[in-house]
Amino acid sequence: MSTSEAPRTAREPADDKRRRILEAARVLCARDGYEAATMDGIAAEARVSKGTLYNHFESKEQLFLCTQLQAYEEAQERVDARVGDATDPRERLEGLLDALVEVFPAVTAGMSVNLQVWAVISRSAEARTRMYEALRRQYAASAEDLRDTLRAGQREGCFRADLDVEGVVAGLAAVFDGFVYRAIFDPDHADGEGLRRALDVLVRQRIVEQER
Amino acid sequence: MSTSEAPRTAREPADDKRRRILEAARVLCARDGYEAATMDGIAAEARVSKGTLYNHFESKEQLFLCTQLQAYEEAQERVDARVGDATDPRERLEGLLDALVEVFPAVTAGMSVNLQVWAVISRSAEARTRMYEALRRQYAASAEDLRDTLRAGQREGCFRADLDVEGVVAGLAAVFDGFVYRAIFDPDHADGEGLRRALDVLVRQRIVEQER
Amino acid sequence: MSTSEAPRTAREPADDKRRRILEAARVLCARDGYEAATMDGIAAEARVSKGTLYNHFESKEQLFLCTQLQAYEEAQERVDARVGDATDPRERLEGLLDALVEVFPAVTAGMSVNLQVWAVISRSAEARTRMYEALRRQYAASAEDLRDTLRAGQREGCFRADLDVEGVVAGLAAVFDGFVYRAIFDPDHADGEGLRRALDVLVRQRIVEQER
Amino acid sequence: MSTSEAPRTAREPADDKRRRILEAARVLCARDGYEAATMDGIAAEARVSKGTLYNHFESKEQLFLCTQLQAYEEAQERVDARVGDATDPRERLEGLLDALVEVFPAVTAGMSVNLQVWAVISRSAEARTRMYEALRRQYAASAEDLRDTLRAGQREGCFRADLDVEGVVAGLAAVFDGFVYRAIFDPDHADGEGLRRALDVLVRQRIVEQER
DNA sequence: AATGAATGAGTATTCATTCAT
DNA sequence: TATGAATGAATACTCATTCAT
Repeated sequence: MSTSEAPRTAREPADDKRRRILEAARVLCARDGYEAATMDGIAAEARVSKGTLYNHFESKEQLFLCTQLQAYEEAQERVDARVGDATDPRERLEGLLDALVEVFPAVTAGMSVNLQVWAVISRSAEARTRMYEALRRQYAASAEDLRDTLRAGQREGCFRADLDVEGVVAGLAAVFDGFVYRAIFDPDHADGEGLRRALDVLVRQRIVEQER
Repeated sequence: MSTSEAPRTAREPADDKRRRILEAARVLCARDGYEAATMDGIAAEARVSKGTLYNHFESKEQLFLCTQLQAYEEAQERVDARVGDATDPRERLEGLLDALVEVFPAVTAGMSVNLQVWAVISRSAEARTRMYEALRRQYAASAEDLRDTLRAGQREGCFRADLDVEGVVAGLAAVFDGFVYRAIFDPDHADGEGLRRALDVLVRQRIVEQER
Repeated sequence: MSTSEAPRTAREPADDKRRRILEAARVLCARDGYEAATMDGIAAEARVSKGTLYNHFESKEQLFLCTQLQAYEEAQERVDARVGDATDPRERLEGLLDALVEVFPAVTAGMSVNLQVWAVISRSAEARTRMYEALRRQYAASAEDLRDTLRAGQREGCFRADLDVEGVVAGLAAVFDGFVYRAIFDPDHADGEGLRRALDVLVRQRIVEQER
Repeated sequence: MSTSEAPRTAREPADDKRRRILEAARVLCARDGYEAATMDGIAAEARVSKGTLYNHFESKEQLFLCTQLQAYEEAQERVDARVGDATDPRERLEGLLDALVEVFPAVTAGMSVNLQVWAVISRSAEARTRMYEALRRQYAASAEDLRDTLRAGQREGCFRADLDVEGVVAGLAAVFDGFVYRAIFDPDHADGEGLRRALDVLVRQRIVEQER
């Protein structure tokens, strides 16, 4: 009962179990689809009992909601890590674009699960709201960063002054989303090559080309 | 494809049932989700018996596959009708872009069903191929038309000669897809306004701006 | 499709199935208890599939509610049949009392099921009401008959004039119920002997004793 | 049975827990039904851990058996206390009848739990025997007291000499049980009014009426 | 072709009980 | 003695599909 210097190694497995369960849910849903990913299967894959599944997650729906919220967080962390802390606008822009290309495969890999979960989740107003808010935060954070970078570049004179900043920001999001969408159906679009070219054409050129 | 001299006498009732079934399947899947849209419910909604359902469609999976193939066809027909037969490149380009904006709401409205069906269908190689081929045809047809129009415009001197035709074609598809994708989650993106603006910025300006 | 002189032997099995299901439910609940009487078991006992169970009854709760409503009906029919159509008050009173003694074993035999069903049913207002109404109807019908018989006997001078008719009616119901209740716990009270003696002491003597 | 010189020092907390658990079990079973009253819920309601539940009671079945045995004891204590130690037969008879009317609401209030527990318990011969013995003791004790009182009254000349003592004893038990039984289904019978009237008619009058 | 009753495999969820701490 | 996380057997109910009429 004394909580002083106990190292609490015993509590860690709980987090570990939680992680294993989320991972198992993702794996089985990606492989077999949401409905075919049974709670029995997930428990077995995560090497826990079904009771434990339900000690950690209220229901299948909640489990998969968590799966997605976590995926969003992880994607954001990966982008942040990749962009780094460059302050020069040109460098930072490059970092942002590279980061997008780099996360792209992971995003598309998780898309099948994401969409199926969305289809189920979106019947429940509360879950839909939570998932949507998480997604919106992610869009907003990236858009904010890009916007700031473009404006800084304009002030410093290294980007075109007549740049339609909002247009570029919206366009970039749309192009990224478009490639994600396409990759759902078409495995040929799942690597980042097409995305890289499109970003070059639609974003980089419009920003840097003034320097000609 | 020509619908002219088909005799259609006593067969129409059968076709009508088929149509009612497909419609019922779409409606219930959109409202309740793929799994919750039961064959019983679809039969009731279409005012046919369950036996009749299975006389027209081999299985639930096949029924929904047909649902989507038909949706693709209808979308294509709508685009074709809207573009019309203008031959002047500028006019035709305008027609193409307007058509995209115009089909957009219908496409997003059917997206929920589309994605759920895809999630189920894509486990079966044969069904996945059929669905994917239909989709690819659609992309190819539109891309072809756009490509021809742009090249014609270049030849006639009304579009910039240094236009990256392939880049524009790919970019346009990506932007359209991106808005479709975004609309899945965000009802604020479901009208065509954002799409219209993005097409203006990213496509029209780049093509016409030489005229300045 | 012609409904004219078809003997409809084919429809009868449906009613037969329903009867078999109700019977199976009663038997298994009496033997194993409400919870232990599983829908699988009931289906097997009734020699129908589980799906058929649910085609006939909405839920386990509804199935057992029907079980009880039917039991009430059958008990009433048995009493009516036993009482017959005697019009002489003394004869009719004898018939009524004999009938009670005679139904008693069947009533107590079904009591275990009855009480367990009541415990479950009574959480749902709608089901409770239906079951309660059926029960009340039964009490009311028997009480009415007894009341009429006693009053007729008074008019005809063969029963004591100072008879507390309402008191006797209420008392008889209470005594019958009391023996039913006791029999729940005590198998020694499950035959009708104790009841017969009690009715003699508490009812017959008070009515006929004037003749002394 | 004498509760006088028990030392009760440090044991009280344990007894208190036991009491809280039994109370919690009764409350939740009355509110939600036997099956819906989970051991988790009972532990929470009693503010003990689930482990503690199992330190005090072997199983859910045993816990509820104890619940009922205790309820019987309490009812008997209440009757004894109410009857008091009057020695005059008329006074004592009044006390007995009043006591029955007085315990009646408490008995009916506990009936729901009682019957559900019985339904479960009665599958196990050993538990059934213990419960049945407790019940029989209670009937026997009350019957004995009543019998003695009636006989004393006859000897002292204040009750009719031709009184069918056994008949009255059995009848009284039956009437009391009958009202308990009726109250299970019909809340209008849950107060003691009907019982009081019935006892008046069926018992008091027959005993005292000689005095006319 | 049309019907709809019958089928039974399949699944999320619950909960009494155990046991390491 | 107390705790509460872990267990897994058990069960009501669903629904795609079939087939006798």
